[in-house]
Amino acid sequence: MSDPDKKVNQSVVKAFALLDAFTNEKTSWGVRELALKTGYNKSTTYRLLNTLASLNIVHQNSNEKYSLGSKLFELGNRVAIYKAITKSTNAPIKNVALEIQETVLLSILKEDQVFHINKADSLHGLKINTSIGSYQPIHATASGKLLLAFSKRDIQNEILKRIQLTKATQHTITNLKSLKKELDTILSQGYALDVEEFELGLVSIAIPICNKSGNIIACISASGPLSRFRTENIPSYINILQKGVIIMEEEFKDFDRL
Amino acid sequence: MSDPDKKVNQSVVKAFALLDAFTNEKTSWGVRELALKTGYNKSTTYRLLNTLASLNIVHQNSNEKYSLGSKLFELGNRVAIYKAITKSTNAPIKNVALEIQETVLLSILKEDQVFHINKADSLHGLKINTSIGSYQPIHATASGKLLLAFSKRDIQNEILKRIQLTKATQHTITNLKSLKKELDTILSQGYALDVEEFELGLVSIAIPICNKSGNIIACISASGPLSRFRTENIPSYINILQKGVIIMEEEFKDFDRL
DNA sequence: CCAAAGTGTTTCACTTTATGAAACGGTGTT
DNA sequence: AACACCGTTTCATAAAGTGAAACACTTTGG
Repeated sequence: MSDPDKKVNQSVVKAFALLDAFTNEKTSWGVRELALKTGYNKSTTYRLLNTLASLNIVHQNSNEKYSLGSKLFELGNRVAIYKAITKSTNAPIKNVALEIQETVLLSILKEDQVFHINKADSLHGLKINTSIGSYQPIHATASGKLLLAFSKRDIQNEILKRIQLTKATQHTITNLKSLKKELDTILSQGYALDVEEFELGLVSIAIPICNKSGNIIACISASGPLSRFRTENIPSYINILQKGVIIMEEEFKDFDRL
Repeated sequence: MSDPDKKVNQSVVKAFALLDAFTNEKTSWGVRELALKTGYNKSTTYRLLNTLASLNIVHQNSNEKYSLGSKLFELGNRVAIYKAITKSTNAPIKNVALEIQETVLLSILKEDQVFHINKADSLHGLKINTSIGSYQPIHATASGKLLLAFSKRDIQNEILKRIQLTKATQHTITNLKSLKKELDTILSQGYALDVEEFELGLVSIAIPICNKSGNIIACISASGPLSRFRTENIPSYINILQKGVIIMEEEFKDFDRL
């Protein structure tokens, strides 16, 4: 996918590495701490932040710390494909979230990971904090396993060759044979379940979204605490998710992939 | 605000100038045409795009053209302040849009312009295409005039000194004295109207969103074609907008500015 | 009250890095 | 077969970024 031999502009790489340090957990950085974090020289970090600030990509707060700026928000909102998806899925996933009373995510397969495109929060105080635009491992999530299970066989095998089955909890599938068996189960039952495979106490259930050719192009999942989860409610969860899927499949019928 | 003397990293500036060429009107570019557009050398453009592609900031489509990529979407979704606003206003502005049956925008004053933070589309086929993250002139929009009218007097005067009253249509206010009079009218009547001042055939109405101290921090507006607009419906429009404002003012009561 | 330790910022000799004209290897068109 | 277009690569040249150290300032603590 990426050719490491190709010459890339180091300054640009550094600039984006700086931006990548601004996460949901840490939204503002000082020059020195950011230099320490990224390993760049203090001067370099300062000048890059200064450049980014002049472009409104970052913003220097009154306390001298830097945060991400409005221009980045603007550019993010221009990413055509995701913008279209966000717009057309806001309503259906919101309705699903209201009915199912758990956090609902719309996700796709991207670079051997699960990529979350849109989200509707649960109204409960206790909810997962996965965010839009973030990635999660394929093998340890309901969405990931489902997307992989429903992928074409050759793509599935390619991905299975590349990914590492890293252990996230004691319930994570770390064995290739077990994972393949799980994928078969998911394909036959039509939904995927993740019971504490990625995070202890967290349960997810996912079902596919297909285009008019019947190929999977995305999935929708509901995630919540184990304490609220009841096995006997699975058909009901699927039923609610399915109502959202029907609407979204109409929107996505002509897509080959998202 | 920005110091032109300060040394900035040219490569980074160029990289973002390239990204800025990707608009809602033109979402994909080839190397040569983008080089032509930005004035950069073909090689430079190519290498920068290559760098950005390796970071997933842009994505090279199968037809060899480049589009904005998922990483930019991800970064855009990390801009903390706007993310929080987007989240808490999605529902109220959506409800307003449904009831008022026109496109609804949530906007703030930023860098002497109107900055649109969130949007709910009208269900009508005919609707404005202003997008989230975009800017519009203060003096030629309902939102802009309203935000300025309700601003503190010293801030208002500062802005009035700096902005150009550029003519957008034959109805645009291009005279400072007329604009000041209009601001007074808006302040006393509590809402702002824009009838074809920015674009022919386009009408907007805006009302303020204030914090608990009573200071304006944002505004909400409805925009639609002149053909659907009736003067006698203004009280009804305001009434619907007001219902959304009440909910949002609860969310924003502790903000000093957005 | 002054010293120490923190911050963001500026400087300047050094050298790494980006630059751009031209050539390259494709593909599609006339 | 000649042309025109595309993205890509090359390589000598020149410009640009680099980083240690100094600077100016604020906050902290004995």
